[in-house]
Amino acid sequence: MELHAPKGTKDVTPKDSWRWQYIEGIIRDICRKYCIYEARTPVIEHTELFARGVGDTTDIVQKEMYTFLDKGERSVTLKPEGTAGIVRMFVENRLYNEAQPTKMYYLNAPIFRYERPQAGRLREHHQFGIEIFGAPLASADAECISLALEILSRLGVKELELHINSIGCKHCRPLYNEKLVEFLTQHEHELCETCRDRMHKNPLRTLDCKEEKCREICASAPIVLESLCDECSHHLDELKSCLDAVGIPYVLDPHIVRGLDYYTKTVFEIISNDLSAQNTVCGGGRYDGLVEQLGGPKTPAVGFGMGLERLLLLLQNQGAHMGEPASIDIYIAPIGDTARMKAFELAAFLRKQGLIVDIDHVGRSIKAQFKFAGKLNIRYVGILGDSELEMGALKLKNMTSGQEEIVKFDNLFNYIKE
RNA sequence: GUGGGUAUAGUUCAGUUGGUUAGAGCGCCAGAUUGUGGCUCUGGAGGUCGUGGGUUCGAGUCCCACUACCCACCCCA
Repeated sequence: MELHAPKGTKDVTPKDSWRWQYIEGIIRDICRKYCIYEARTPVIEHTELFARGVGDTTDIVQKEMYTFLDKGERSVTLKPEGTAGIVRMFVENRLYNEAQPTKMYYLNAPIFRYERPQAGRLREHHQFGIEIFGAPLASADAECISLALEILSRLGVKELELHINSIGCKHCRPLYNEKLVEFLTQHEHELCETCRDRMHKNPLRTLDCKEEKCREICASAPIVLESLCDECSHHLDELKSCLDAVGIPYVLDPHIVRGLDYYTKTVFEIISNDLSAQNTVCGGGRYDGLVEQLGGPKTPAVGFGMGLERLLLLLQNQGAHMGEPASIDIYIAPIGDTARMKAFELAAFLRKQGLIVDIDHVGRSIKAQFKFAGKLNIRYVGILGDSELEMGALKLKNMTSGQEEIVKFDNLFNYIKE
């Protein structure tokens, strides 16, 4: 029987992991500059957290979660998004009692959603994301956006579009919803089936519909921006000023809405045309009500999630150069059994000194060893045969220049490191 | 959950109206060079043709079912 990874999951083989490490390194580096520190939360959470946090009318909660009973009959769920778990951690550890704001990021968090896989969409994917708690000002929103764009630009991603919108707060959104439902009701017979359904459950979502007919209708729908209360509209103005101040271009897009219920005020997406149908690399926004809703004190918050597989796909599609796999300082190639044992000992000696060392474990001919070494990113091959054994030295070959030199065992480190 | 496409060597793919022993490029292993990689040449290993059934004298090729993968809807990162 042939085994393969479950549908919608992907292996990272040792040949490819350096690409991940490359982007992880840049992300960590930039987060450090923004004074954002890493947090880690469990892959599983109580199902209730997502039902209450993400919203039980959302598609994610209704049909996409990996939920099961553990042996103690508790309903647990594999994280379908990153924010709820972080908020739970913030509340549970009473981080709100520390000096605010609290800024944190998560990296490589596995995210599970039961969906049909396609280009840029998996059942298990990994996210980088940041969350800032206790910062009510729009500059915090702008900092999130600016950090995301800085990472993408450092990675060499080109031609991105930032879309921003405001979907109001608990005061002005209900009023807007009313207006919207009223409008949609007038056009109910023209809307697609799903929109007719969701206009009652979650009317904002109809604005996001891809059906041409629905888009036409929604083009003349009342706009959220016009219904914002003074506070929300001021917040949006401040955000725009911050973005302008640092020269970040954006599109004000009243149709971005997001599929999670907790958002308030700012929502944003960073999209690329170099991805297929799934073109959002990064999405997020403000969620001023969530901490309180999950049992903490009233705390404003803002954050985003970035899909790492999608990011990797984008880098590949744009042909961005991502550095190279790490090089190997020296490959020791012994000839004969006596030399083989000495080579093993020598490898341990050189590693202790700090070199990156590989060695033959197959018993290949010297020629085959060179051929093998030629495929790796190796700086020196050190031949160890009878004459070298006698001299207590290696014949070192520089794999780039092809030059050879005899180097005593004790001098290898200095020779290679210089 | 809905729709479309694909399935032949490790991989990318050829395979004629159904006809003998299923091929190629790349990769892998070895030799040419018995202590030297990349370039070149030569050879070798590697296939239940996704699985099961059917039609036929004969199926990789035609039909049916199943499975897997890909793409799109939906949803989102």
